Amino acid sequence: MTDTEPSEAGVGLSERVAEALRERIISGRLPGGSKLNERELSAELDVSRIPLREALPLLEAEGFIHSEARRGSFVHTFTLRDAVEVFDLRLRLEPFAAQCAALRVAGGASPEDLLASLEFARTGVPGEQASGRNSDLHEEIVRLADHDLLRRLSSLLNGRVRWLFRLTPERDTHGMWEEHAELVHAIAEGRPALAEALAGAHVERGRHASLPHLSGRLPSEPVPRRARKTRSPA
Amino acid sequence: MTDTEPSEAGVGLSERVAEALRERIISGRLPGGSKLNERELSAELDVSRIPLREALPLLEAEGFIHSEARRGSFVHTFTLRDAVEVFDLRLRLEPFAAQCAALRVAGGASPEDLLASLEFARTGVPGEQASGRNSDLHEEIVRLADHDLLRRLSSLLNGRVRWLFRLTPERDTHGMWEEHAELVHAIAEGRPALAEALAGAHVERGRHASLPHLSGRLPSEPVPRRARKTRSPA
DNA sequence: TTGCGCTATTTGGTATTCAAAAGTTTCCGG
DNA sequence: CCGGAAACTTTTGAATACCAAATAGCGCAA
Repeated sequence: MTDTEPSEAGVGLSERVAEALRERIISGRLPGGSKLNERELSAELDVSRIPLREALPLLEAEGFIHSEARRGSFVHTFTLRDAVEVFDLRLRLEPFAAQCAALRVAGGASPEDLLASLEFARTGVPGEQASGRNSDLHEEIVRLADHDLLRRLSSLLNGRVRWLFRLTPERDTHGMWEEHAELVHAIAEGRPALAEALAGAHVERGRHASLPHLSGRLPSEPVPRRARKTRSPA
Repeated sequence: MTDTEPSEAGVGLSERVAEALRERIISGRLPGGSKLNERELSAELDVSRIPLREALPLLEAEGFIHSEARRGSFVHTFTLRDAVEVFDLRLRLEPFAAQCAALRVAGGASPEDLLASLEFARTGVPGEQASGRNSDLHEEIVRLADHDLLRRLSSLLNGRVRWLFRLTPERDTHGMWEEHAELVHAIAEGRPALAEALAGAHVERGRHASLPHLSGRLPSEPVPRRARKTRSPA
């Protein structure tokens, strides 16, 4: 691959291809509606069509692309409705994750990784986006919940959550950290009901804070026809 | 493929391969711990390795198999804990689906497909398993909810739900139909709060009714080592 | 201008091949 | 006789080449 760090080794090539495409879509380098030409893309990523074709079904399951038989794959055009749907499901899953995590702590599990993640979210690497640390914290809660099926569903949501966070970088970082701290402490003290309620409140606050920003930036409807080519030359 | 109906056309080959493997795993023809030899399997399903390798990541996302780099893919050994996890997440998703569906009906959507599905679940094709009609009904609710992200998460759960239903075929069919009828009518009358509550009660009743049966039939722990070969000859 | 048919590209899929890593067997030394 | 190292074998991960079918774009004619 031309532009990914050589450090990421060990995992399958198709997963790295999927991640590279995910990044291109989230960052907007592959705009909604783009056609993903297999040969073109595999040449650009410097892999054969095999790992590419293994990556596409993964991205389709996550809803980043949709494939039509014999016609190819197209980048999903994210709309305001997609954003609402992300909040809808976070509202159902994150309280459950918080509840599980708190129960695990009450049962003897150590919340030290979670507390470390919270501390890291506060101090943070200066240059780093707040959005990344944000998702990391939620992933840490899911990890602590130790619930395999929840982990799978969350990882399906994760890409979309990253997409949403990147669209709203100006959200009050300090207030956000305080919300997180409250939630993390409820978990670390092993209080499942409180953790569940705080997680729900956290999601709903995020929805309320984000949607006004988003409604101006997102198309309300995907462009009906005429898919744009992948590369518009410099 | 040797043993699938030729009727299923149009959809990609890899999805048919995934479905064939799913069936083999759910039915127990591929027992937990089996190693999935790519060459062997692709020969048996009469496809090349490409569609097979496109299907494996899908099955892995659903948790039917797990793959270790350079070591291959192995069938997941389902445990009681897996069953509990399915109920945990149905409890979070199905009430939301019911709520959405009822809201859609209240907003003008027609519940006729859902009502037809309920009627079909009652009359049913005699030979057919109740489990299939059961999942169909839940899928119909999700369809009516018209929520893309929910649909994706539900389809990830669906395979496991089918697995669970097939393990508990003796559950009271009539009482189950009455529960379904109550839920469907709440949705059809556009009453989201009632539908949500009924869906939650339905899941919890199912959990209470199923777990005693399951605890005797499922291994509490996966077999640690020594994976059995795929085919034990007749 | 509009409808029709032809070409050309692209996808879906197969077969074959190769390198590297894991697992297995063999063989030698203590 | 047992343990460990070396050689061998199997299998995955990935690339390359190739083909058939379907779509899409294009030109042409009425």
